[in-house]
Amino acid sequence: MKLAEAKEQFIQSWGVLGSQWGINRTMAQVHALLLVASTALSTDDIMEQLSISRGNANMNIRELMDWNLVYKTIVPGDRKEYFQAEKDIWKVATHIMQQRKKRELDPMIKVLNQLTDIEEEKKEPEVKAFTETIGNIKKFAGQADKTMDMMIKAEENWFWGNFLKLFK
Amino acid sequence: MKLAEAKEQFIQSWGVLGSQWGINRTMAQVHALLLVASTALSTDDIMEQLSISRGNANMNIRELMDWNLVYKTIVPGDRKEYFQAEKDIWKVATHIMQQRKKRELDPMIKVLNQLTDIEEEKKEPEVKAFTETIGNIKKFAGQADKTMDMMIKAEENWFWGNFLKLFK
DNA sequence: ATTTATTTTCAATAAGTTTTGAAAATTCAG
DNA sequence: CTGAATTTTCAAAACTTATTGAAAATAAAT
Repeated sequence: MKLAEAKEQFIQSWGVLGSQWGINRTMAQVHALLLVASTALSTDDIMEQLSISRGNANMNIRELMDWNLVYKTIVPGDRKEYFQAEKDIWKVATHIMQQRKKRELDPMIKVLNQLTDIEEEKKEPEVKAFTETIGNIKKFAGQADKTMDMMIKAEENWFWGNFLKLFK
Repeated sequence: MKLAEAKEQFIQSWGVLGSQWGINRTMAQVHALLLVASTALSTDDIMEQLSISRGNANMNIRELMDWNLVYKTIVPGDRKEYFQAEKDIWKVATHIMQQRKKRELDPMIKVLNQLTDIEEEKKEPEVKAFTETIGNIKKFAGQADKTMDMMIKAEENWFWGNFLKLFK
């Protein structure tokens, strides 16, 4: 297979995967493009290679920088900004986890914690079903939360640090 | 807080969380409704409680049954079908993993495996950047894949079975 | 076999999300 | 400070996805 063709396929598939997981398709494609680029790319490079508008490119690059998946790099003597992706896949994964945990899981856990005290009689089957399910979800979410924190901080922890080397 | 209010909040939040993760908001809401219900509900119950159409309710109930998150139950002497959610949160999580792995991760891994042989000179930096990144993603995806399989089959495995009891 | 209840399908429509592109803002060199 | 290059913003348009609702299909009762 030709390189250009392989890149194209990777970018498309990464875009599809992203959109299935609630990530803007174009953002995932920009990410993919930068992941397989051998050098940093400018906004114009990205616009051209993905056939997208300047506004779209700009938005998604910023979002990727928010997620710590892409960094700005300076090319001396050039006024344009260049971008390059974090290529350590483990870091990519933990950065994504970190962001999604913060933006989505943590707010859900906060809501769950507000749903503990129900006014009605606790013996009512309706109340029992509710508190039991919420309790179980909370327990589960709490564990998932801890696990993610551990993975994110794995480098600082001997057991996880070694355990997770299997992944790298 | 009143039960009705708490339920409402849970259903809304579960819906938001679902949609952020690429799951149809209504599907997540139907799931939430059934999770906190003390009895099995009919399509009409679901339509009424979520203010959605029959077609919408039917579609999402069927999708939830595809994911093994919801089961059909028969009420003797009643022609309507009733539905109830799997309430074991660990099972809920593994069923969701199983489905998403099968539908989304496995196809991505398949694509990655097709991107190995690049015609161009392997020493070219463009080719190197590409094959290295793809190689790393493949390694990572392979490990994630194995881990998910282990979790899904955890009950059959002593180490994981015990390890994961922490979560239950 | 016919009637009646219930579920499923799917084309039309509504709602939601993403993208564009040009104007405004910012940055930088001289 | 001025002007050119570059980046950012955002309202309108394009595109995508979800929902409705009524007709068709199916299932059950008499």
